[in-house]
Amino acid sequence: MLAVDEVGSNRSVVTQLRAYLAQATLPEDGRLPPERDLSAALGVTRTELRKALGTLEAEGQIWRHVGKGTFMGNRPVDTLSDIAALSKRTNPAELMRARLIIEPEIARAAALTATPMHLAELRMCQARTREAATWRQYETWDTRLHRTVAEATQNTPLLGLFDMLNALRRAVTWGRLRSNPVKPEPDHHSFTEHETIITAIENRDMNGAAAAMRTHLQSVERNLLARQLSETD
Amino acid sequence: MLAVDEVGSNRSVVTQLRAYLAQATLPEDGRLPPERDLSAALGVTRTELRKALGTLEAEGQIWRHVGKGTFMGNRPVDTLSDIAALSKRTNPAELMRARLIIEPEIARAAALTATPMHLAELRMCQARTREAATWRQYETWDTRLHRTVAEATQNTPLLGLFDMLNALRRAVTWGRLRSNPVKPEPDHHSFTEHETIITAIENRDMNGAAAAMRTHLQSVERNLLARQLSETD
DNA sequence: AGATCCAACCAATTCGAAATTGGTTGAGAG
DNA sequence: CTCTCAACCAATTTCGAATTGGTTGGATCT
Repeated sequence: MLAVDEVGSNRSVVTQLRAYLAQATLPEDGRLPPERDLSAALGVTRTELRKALGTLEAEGQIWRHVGKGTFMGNRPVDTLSDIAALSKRTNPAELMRARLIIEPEIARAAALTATPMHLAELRMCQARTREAATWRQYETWDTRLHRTVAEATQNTPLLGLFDMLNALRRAVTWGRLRSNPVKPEPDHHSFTEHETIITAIENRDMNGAAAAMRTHLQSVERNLLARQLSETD
Repeated sequence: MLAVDEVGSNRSVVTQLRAYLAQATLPEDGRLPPERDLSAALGVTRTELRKALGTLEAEGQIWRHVGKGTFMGNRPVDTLSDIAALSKRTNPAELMRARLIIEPEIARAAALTATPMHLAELRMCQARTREAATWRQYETWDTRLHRTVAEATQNTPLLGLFDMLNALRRAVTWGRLRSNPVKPEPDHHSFTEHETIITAIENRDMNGAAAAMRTHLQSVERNLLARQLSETD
């Protein structure tokens, strides 16, 4: 093999690879064939191919991962959207701040898009929370009420965000069990607050819905703080 | 078989089951033994056991799922927080609506909590987008700029939500990534819009930051609609 | 010597057949 | 008519084998 060929071969394989990538029909996820197959297809050694792939990876044209394969485009960001990992890095106070920022806006959107079906379900959830015989039942219907608000936005990504917040809430407050065996009292603050939220949504009052949700979450937050303080008994 | 025994046996199995649940040491996830084992252990028919389990399920004491098993406690909500599943149920328009609802609020929060370090990084990202030689480079720094805004909230759950939206955006717009060879023009709308956002955050102008972010996303949306090829901001 | 190739190996990941599990049906016994 | 039992169904999990990018050490060729 001549020296000219050797020196040129490096560049040549990269060029050959670029040509292949420009021409090839890749699957939806941008994955390209395994190194072993690709090296055979291009008629080059795997070592040579890997050198070329290394060049393209350094340029950011492709990214690779053991066991997964080689892909075109930017390496996907190390997403922080993993509930388990996320719950270890945060705390209830921070989570409540996030809820105070997000959920009022969800309520605002819901006021614009809620259908009669959603309104009926909201009313039903509210009735069920009032009839609840135990705190467990109350929480079940309270959770469903809040989720119905999110569903009423008729926006799938928004509903996904809400679910993520909810999952986080469960994970973060995991150790805490409601030790109170009695049922919610009839004058529990949430009843009138839920009423205000639902009424605002019914009236298509976007600002009112957002404000009511904010008020509600703030009083929930106060309650949590109070309960934590009284946990000494 | 006497009628008294029939009626009584139903209740008796439920009672027996309650006793078992109260006494048994369940694994961490609250899963109880398979019906086939449990029916043998309690010395009752699977049909009988299933009737009793049905009662407890109706009461909300347990929940069941084919292939998974039977578990104590409330049925976990069908969390929609899985990127892959979510991206199949939504579309770019819906996603943009969600971004228009969420990201301005993130910018608003960032205006309150951003540190000098965050401001410096915002400025650096902005400079890099202006210097970008290719759309790919521009996109890299644009993405980092927006993420820095989210980091500036200093709120982990909020950052997680932002990452989830971002991951969704990649998944949804995957099919139509175009390799536009030219670089962003110097008068690209995003440059001045980014400037407005950063300035508002520097000035602790919460309403201004939210409004600027909303304006920015709206013009990105217009751009997307106009040319339906580039997913860049 | 000094690259380069090659085969084997490694660890992360994916794939797939088989086992497990709650849900359902139909024949037969009481 | 009701209950039991066995078989079957479909959703899910499990676990070993195959796949894949990354690495190493000896063989091969200038």
